[in-house]
Amino acid sequence: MDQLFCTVDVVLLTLKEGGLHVALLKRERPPFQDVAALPGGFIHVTEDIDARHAALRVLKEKTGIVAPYLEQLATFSGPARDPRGWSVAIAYYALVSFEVIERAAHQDIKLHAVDKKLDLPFDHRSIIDTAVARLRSKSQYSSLPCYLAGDTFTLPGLQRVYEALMGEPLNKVSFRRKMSEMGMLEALDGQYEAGGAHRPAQLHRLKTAYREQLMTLERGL
Amino acid sequence: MDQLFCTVDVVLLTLKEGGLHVALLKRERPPFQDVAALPGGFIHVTEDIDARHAALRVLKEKTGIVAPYLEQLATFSGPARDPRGWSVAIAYYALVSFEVIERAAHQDIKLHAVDKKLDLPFDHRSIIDTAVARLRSKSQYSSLPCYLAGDTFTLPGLQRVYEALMGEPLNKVSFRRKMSEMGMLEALDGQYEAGGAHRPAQLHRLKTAYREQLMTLERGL
DNA sequence: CGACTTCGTAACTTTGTGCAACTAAGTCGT
DNA sequence: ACGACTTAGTTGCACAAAGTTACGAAGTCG
Repeated sequence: MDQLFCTVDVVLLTLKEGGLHVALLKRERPPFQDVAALPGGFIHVTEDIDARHAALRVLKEKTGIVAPYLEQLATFSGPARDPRGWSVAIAYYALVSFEVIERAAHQDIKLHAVDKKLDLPFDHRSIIDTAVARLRSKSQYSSLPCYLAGDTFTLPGLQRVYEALMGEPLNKVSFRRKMSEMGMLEALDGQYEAGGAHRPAQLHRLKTAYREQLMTLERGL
Repeated sequence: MDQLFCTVDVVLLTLKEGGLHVALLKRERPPFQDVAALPGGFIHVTEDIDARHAALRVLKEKTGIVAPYLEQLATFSGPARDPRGWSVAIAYYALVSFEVIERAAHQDIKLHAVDKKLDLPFDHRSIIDTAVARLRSKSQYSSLPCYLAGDTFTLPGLQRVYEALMGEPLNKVSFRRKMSEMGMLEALDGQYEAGGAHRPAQLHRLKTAYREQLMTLERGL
């Protein structure tokens, strides 16, 4: 209608060295050419079924990654956030394990610790902060962090993922009680992760039913 | 950019006779002229600071209501949801007490029980369902329902609001423990609601600090 | 093969939730 | 006037849920 344009932006998050990182790409075109920013792009009305598909398409085109978990975050808008004019950005966030990013063909992906400050174009800093807050909040009562852990993982490893997100140590017994209560994990019988001078840990994975669907707890943690 | 337009829609919710109701307005213009639908409209780039202000403006223009609580819900998009073409609708939801709606000058507001089925234009049914799910989910661990209760209320009254949203009876003692634990209410000393042949209930209100800010509980209910 | 490390579980302690019973404070009927 | 009735608000207790401690299991390393 009026002078207004609409884009999608994707906050791709991963866990690296115990800290949350966001994937940034150098912008190929102005504005902010060659500056690191969130992967984003215009909606293609001839091609996209909806904004979600636009986000998946943009992410795949720019990083080669097909995200196992992609959720709408929020929509950011206003006359000043983009120098080109009044704009609407529908933001999504995606979670992948570090290995998925390493394997991604397009190696111009830069991982940046979300807690370190860094000047970003548009309102991307605010979008990232919103995504991180949402992830941390949902981690307290859902299986969301499993998507950061990769296909298979050990319970102690998964606990470290949760702890990294929540920013505090968790009780081992309670954590295992909760995971077992959610009933979404299955042990890979006979498969262990032998990583040191100690008893190896049982490998687990998400049951296929919960592969793309979130599990939530009534009473957090 | 491409052929695409952007609107805001508001799901205005209230509690009437113990059930959630949504405010619907007859559409003044095509498409779906004279059909009841969510209040909505285009973003005015010359006037609106962002989508949130557009939502507040639309709500005030169409209903006369200045909502005490307005939160972004989600953005709905696609080529088919609006017959005019590929569209993006940024949806918000607002909570008001029934009295606020009654007082609203524009009396062409129709309240419709959210659980009763009703054919609605566009994807408004799906937008409403999303809003109701969000409200019910947040009610389990936050002070959100207080906005449906009005300026002053009794604790038994507030409990009935929570129960209506959660769809199950709550324990009186636990409910009061939780409310007191949140510490967001203050008693109106000497003011009671005497409504029958029984002991009158103490009137309360939200402390000013929490007037526009949500309070959350660690462990739900 | 004993020392050491982390995994995994069991027994116990502490904390939180839900129920029942009680008192408080009003109205209504007789 | 006062006892019956109703809902408001509180107290104490029983049970469930979460955290703590401790210990056996299963590896590596010197």
